[in-house]
Amino acid sequence: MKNQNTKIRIKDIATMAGVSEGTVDRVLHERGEVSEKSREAVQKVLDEINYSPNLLARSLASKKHYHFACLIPMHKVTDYWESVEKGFSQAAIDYLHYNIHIERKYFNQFDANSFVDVSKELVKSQPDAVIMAPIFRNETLAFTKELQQLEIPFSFIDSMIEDADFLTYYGQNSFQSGYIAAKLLLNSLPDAAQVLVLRTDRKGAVSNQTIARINGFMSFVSENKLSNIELIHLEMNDENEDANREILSDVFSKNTNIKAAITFNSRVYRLANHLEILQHADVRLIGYDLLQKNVDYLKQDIVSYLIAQRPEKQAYFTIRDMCAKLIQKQSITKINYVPIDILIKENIEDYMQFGE
Amino acid sequence: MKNQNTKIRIKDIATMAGVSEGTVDRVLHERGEVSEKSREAVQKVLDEINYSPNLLARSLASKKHYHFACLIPMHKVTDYWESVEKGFSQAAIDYLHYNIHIERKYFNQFDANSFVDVSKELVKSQPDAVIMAPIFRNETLAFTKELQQLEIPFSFIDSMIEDADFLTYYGQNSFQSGYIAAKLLLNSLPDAAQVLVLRTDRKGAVSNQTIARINGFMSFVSENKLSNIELIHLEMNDENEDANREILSDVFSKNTNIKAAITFNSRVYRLANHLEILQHADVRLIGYDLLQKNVDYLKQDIVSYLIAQRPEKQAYFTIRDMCAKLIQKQSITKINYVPIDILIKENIEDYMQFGE
DNA sequence: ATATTTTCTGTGTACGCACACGAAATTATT
DNA sequence: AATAATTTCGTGTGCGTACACAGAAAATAT
Repeated sequence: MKNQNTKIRIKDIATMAGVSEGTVDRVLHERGEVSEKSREAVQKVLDEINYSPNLLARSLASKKHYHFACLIPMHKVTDYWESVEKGFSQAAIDYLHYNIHIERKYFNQFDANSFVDVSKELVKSQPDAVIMAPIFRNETLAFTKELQQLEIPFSFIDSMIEDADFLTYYGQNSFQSGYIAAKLLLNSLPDAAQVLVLRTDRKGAVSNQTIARINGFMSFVSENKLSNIELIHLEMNDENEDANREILSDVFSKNTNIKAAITFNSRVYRLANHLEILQHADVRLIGYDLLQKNVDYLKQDIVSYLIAQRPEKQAYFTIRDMCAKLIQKQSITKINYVPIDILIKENIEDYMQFGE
Repeated sequence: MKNQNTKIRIKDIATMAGVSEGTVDRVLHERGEVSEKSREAVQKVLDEINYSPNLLARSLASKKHYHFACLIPMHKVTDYWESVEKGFSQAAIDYLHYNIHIERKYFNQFDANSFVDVSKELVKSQPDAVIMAPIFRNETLAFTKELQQLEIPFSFIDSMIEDADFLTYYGQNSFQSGYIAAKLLLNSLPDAAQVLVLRTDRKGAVSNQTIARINGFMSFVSENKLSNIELIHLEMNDENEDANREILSDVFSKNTNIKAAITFNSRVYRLANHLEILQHADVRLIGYDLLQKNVDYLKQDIVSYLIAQRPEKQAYFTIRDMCAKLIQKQSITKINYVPIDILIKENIEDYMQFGE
């Protein structure tokens, strides 16, 4: 019941405080050049009434331009990161008249040097704020340190490095999502069932997120003392699909009781495809993220569950919060875990439709 | 790549079309008083460039006030409808400077006459648009007919009457949510398990939504030929809790293999409470909506699943779309099914936190 | 006491649009 | 042809705020 905005304008405040509109403006924006006497008079009125500025008028009148730079992995249009980009685009549209400009920069997520190079370029364009996916821990820390010296605020998306002094983080609680994946996947499996646990080799680059997800997964397993099932860990190759199929074929010939499988990234569609070809389509599958191919397999009942994390929202809200913080000086929440959405064949349709 | 708004103003359009700004305004708002010649000239420019008005400036300059009336069931603050109200409130804040005013009216959801009375009152205040929960089919149809004669647009929330010419509907696909509930509840139950299916007596008032949910539920049962389980249908009383406990106690004494139970409304916390008292807390429970009590039981692992439907969003988007349609003359989607969110102990926290 | 600097303050213009009012152009009437 | 009625059109003002600039007041120096 507090937000009772009775439409008080700057003009009114000026009258009440017995000063000019310009003075009120100076107090509001802490521009200085105000005598202590009139500052107090204005502040008093400001505290009494519950002034909330007309944001429409404010951004209409404001001449300031804001330049946000986004630093995310380069990707194909079918990839997870494309959803993130959609969020940026939507924010760019919605906040168009706030005079914001969103610049995108891409790095190779399998090459830390690429991140370093692109981040250096990025600084040159002197952005007002930076949004990045902190895939490489050390390189990110070096970069954020530089940003801090330049007094450029930054936010993390998708994953987070706690040591850095970021503005916001939007992303999933990865540990928890691995835990949930385990619960869904291992729930009431027959005795002595075998479960494939797949990782993807990334040329030595370690993804924080994947590790956290696996930890969550294993945590569920040990907490529930699932001694009746057998986990089979496999390493997939990110490029050589024939080799992958070979590996899988091999595993299935040696193990006849495989009932379930999980990938900790968005590549479950590949697994589904292999199993389809190898005629093991009845294995319970679970994976992450709503790539079109994943969704297709979910609808065909070949994938049983997908876990989603609202990537568009992550991107959109990150921009929104930057506007709130930088332009409107509002306070924002630092760490924002997005919901861990459980998608099955039956609820995927409405979920996708509803979009944002 | 189309929304490349290059910031073209009315002034520019006027210059391009060789007319005055006033004329452009008249064409844009179809105010008439424009010669066919200049109308065409302006329209041509409008089609060529991709003019998108500055909504900030538009609503800043607009003197119009909009009055939206909401007609929903009266309720306690712990109820489902409170979430809907939150959505209205949030919209009221966000769209404050669009000069909208949201009026709330409440009817007794167990008394159709109350709906009629309140709706009559509502019309007197001459709202620009109406948002309602169409609990009573016939009475709603009579009301919407009247609104249509008065040329007052209206939207449905929570459930929908297809025959009426509504602006939007936000709500769940109830059938589908019942189907999902069945899938979650009946998944790998032991042989010969008994399942309680609860309805609440509403003094003869039939809720569309509950019926659709039950249909969805039963549809899953018959599709999957679950002959190994036994459904036990029970009628609960909405007021007499002692009687309910009696009934449940009775059922459990006569049936020793009850493994699961479902309520098709938000009252699963009552069921959980009864079962706790009756020492049957190990029954798998499922219910709807995130009342605090339901959430508490979910976190305690007494309720296994909750199905949610984003009530705040339903309300918020309904208002948003009304603004889009009435104030900004944009086109909107008529039927909007909200996602059927599956909540378990492990993902409820982030879901609640994320809020909107 | 006056000149000079510094600190402070009031006013005017712009943002992009809506809308009112009066003027101009067109058409109808005498 | 002259005037009245009607249709069309152009301009000016305001929405609530930001910000620049000139000018007043106060403080300091001469």
